[in-house]
Amino acid sequence: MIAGAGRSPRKPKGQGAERRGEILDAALRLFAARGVLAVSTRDIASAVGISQPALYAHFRSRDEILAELCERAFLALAQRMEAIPVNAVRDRADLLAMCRIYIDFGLEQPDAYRVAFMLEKHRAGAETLDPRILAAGVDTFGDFQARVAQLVLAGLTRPGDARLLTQSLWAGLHGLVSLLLARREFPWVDIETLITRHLALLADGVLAEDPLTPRR
Amino acid sequence: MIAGAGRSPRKPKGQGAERRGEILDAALRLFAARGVLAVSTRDIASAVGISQPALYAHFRSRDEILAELCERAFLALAQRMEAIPVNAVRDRADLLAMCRIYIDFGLEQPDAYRVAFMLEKHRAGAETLDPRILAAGVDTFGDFQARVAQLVLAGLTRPGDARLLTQSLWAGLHGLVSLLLARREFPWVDIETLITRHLALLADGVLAEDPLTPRR
DNA sequence: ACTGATCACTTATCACTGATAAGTCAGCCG
DNA sequence: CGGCTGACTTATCAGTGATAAGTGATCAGT
Repeated sequence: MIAGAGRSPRKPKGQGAERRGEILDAALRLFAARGVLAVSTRDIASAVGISQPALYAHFRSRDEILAELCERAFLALAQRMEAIPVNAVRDRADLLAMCRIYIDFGLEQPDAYRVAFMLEKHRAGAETLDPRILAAGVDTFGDFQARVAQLVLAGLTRPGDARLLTQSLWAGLHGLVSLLLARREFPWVDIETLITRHLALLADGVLAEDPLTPRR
Repeated sequence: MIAGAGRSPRKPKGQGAERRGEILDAALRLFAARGVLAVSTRDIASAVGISQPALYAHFRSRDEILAELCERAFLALAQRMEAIPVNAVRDRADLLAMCRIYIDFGLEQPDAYRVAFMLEKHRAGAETLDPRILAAGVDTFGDFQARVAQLVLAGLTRPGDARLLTQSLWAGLHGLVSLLLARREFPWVDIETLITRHLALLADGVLAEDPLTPRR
């Protein structure tokens, strides 16, 4: 669909790897602009300025490009999460801030979010998810869990270990983000209100009633 | 991919519409068996015993078949929900039962759930969701909301209208179901425990603290 | 029983997809 | 000057959703 720039000059002998980066950048740009499903390998190649089969020198399949972008997406989310250092997590406000970061990431970078969390086996073949995607996801989930664990250690949570609480919380967050992305036309209430109240609901669910952390 | 039965005899003059049903049945069966993405129009046609272009006498596109199945899926969910009649919704147990029905539906009929809630614009073209899917979804959501409204009327909920509460609750449920379906390989805690605790979390979030409905 | 229209289909084909095979040609090393 | 390696190309594959045009059984009307 529609071409990109003209041909890109051939890379010098040792610099083929630098194409890899160019391909990933172009793919990310196209996915963000037109959606993951609407971008073909020919679109990507054209945007980079090379022939379509040249992609396969760097990636074994289209899905491998997606997997690489997925890793990047998880990394980006993890970096945003760094704004709340693990050992700085102390109270309800920190929990809410973490959750807010997650939601904002999903809404601001919908295609990265989709690639990371919503895509299933991308093509007919693969029965299982790319293990690299899974590993990257588990890592990022671990970052999240480490923060929740701080609240557990501080005795602020309801009974339940950090892993269980985090998975439940994650599900609650993901549900809102993914529905907002996948069903944009749905007659939602005011989205900012929905987010705020949903986060309050989840935080209440995670945290014990504790006079030290008043609920509202 | 792999053929189905042989040719099906031509339908008598007025009975062409009955093929429509056969096509939908075959498509649902194939989607459930091999996944939505792995089934082509040729697979469906072959399973029915007709040629691939014959499908287009009944549906304008592959997506229209999906849309029809989507309506069926919403109907099936709505029917399950009837197990808890609207005017019988009275307390926390009823709320939990409703939520449990939703979760079980998603886990037991993953492909119906995927078609109804997780698929985005199915092919490159369509910019917006099929309006029929949206309408069917809004209807089923309405059924859910009507039940939550009973709890609001009974004064059992936290402040917030039924629509907001239902959307938040729905997001919470959908998050768990969709993550369990899309990331089956993730190192989840015990799933039954996760479901139970997640539902408790959501119910706590929806319901006010009220001695008449003890929390656990 | 014949005619003609209609309807349920067929075959052939299109543009497009992801992927592979095989060839081309620049640039560096000897 | 070879000649090898590596970055690419063109040609082509099987499979996809979709369309055009043709085929022939069946029914209504006479």
